[in-house]
Amino acid sequence: MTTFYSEHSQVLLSVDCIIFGFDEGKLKILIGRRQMDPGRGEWSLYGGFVRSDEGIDDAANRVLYDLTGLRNLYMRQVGAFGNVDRDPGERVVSIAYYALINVNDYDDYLRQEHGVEWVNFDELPRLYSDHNEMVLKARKLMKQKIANHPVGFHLLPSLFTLTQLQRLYEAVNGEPIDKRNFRKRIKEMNFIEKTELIDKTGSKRGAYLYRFNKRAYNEDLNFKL
Amino acid sequence: MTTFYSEHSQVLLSVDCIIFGFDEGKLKILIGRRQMDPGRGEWSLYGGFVRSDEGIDDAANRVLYDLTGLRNLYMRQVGAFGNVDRDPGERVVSIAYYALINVNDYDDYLRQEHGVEWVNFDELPRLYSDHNEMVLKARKLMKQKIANHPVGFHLLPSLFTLTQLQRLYEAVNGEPIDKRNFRKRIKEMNFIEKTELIDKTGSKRGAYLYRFNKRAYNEDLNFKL
DNA sequence: GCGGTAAGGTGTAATAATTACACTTTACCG
DNA sequence: CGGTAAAGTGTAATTATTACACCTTACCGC
Repeated sequence: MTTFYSEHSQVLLSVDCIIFGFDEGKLKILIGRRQMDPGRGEWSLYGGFVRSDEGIDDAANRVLYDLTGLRNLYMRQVGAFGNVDRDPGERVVSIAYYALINVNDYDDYLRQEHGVEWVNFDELPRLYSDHNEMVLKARKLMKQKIANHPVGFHLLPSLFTLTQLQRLYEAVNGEPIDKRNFRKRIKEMNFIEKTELIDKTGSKRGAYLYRFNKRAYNEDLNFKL
Repeated sequence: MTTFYSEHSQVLLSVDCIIFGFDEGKLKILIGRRQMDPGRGEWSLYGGFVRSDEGIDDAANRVLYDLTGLRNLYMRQVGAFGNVDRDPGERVVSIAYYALINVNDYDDYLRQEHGVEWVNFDELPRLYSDHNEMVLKARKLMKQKIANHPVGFHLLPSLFTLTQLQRLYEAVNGEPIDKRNFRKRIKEMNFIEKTELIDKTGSKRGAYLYRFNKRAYNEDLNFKL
């Protein structure tokens, strides 16, 4: 291969994943104990190095698949983190990605095998290197995205009750939402469809299950919560 | 130096800068003809390689300073671009940054020396590699930022008329704004201060010059345009 | 010196969006 | 069969946003 830029130095590139989940009314993220030196044993995001023959998004997808066994997760780039001394080992520039997953889709056995666990977002411990910084930026981007695009559904089962959806938005916004106002807004979005199915796990009475219709959304494109 | 991650491959890292300016009622960006192979002669963003002893933000600042002679420009990261084949020469991952500059602060002689020019944003030619993609993302982030934070002032002289400010927001939003409604909103932001100075270059009558008071803003933090 | 011109500057009413708020229904459980 | 806990439902008040038109000023050219 011809080398055009040979006089320039190269760096190690990694990806780190902020994986959001939602369970029992709380926003969670997936972290584990770091398995290598330096920093072995510290709380850390799950990540991996970018190979020279794969794109950075591909690397992130690979790492996510490796961890969860799931493909086509909803995933967005958070940004590149590249202070010289961010990693105590060597110069490593890391690109952070966040992903949204439905905790029920994630096999708990696989989770344990990787030694990661769901931690409440607002009880997050000190993480390795600049990972806390990544998490905060991811959270900010996610909050903004979820308010203006119908991506919160990735955090819920494909059938969900309006109360579940409301709790999700309350957790993300960090403040309570008026039930009637919330439901009024839902009613205006025809792509959030009421089914005839009823969930009985959350209440004695039972609540109608709803579903997000992507096709209908594409004809309307008008989301705001 | 101890090498912890020696089994992993390294990549070239570069930064590319989207430099926004505002002149004669139009949003502009600074581009030039690429001076090296591959792609010599194509329109391109201005960029440079990240050195192994500098952080990525430092690299962006260095490249911006090299190009403009200006320090402490307002600058934000756009994101990392890392498709395997994005650069026809070698594997290069690039981190894009956008910056806002007041075109009057940029010495035109220096500009010519670097062979770059101001091009109207909506008359942008096809650019090298994935640079158009970077520009579009930068634009989106900038538009959003400028609507919610008082950073548009970086595109204007430190003293400006309300008409200038309005034209700026019209250019960024891509649609006209009602003059009275715009001024009403300005009046509510006490950190946009009216001076006793008058600009006579834009009209016969002359218009009051205003100034952004950063200190006052920090006590109020309430911006929306 | 005076009429034309071109940008600066100003307020109010109509409409739309957002918020606040409380009671009834249902089905299970003990 | 009464208690309980979540589901479900509408209206009025407030606030935010939009639409809209005329007078002022100073220069310029005649």
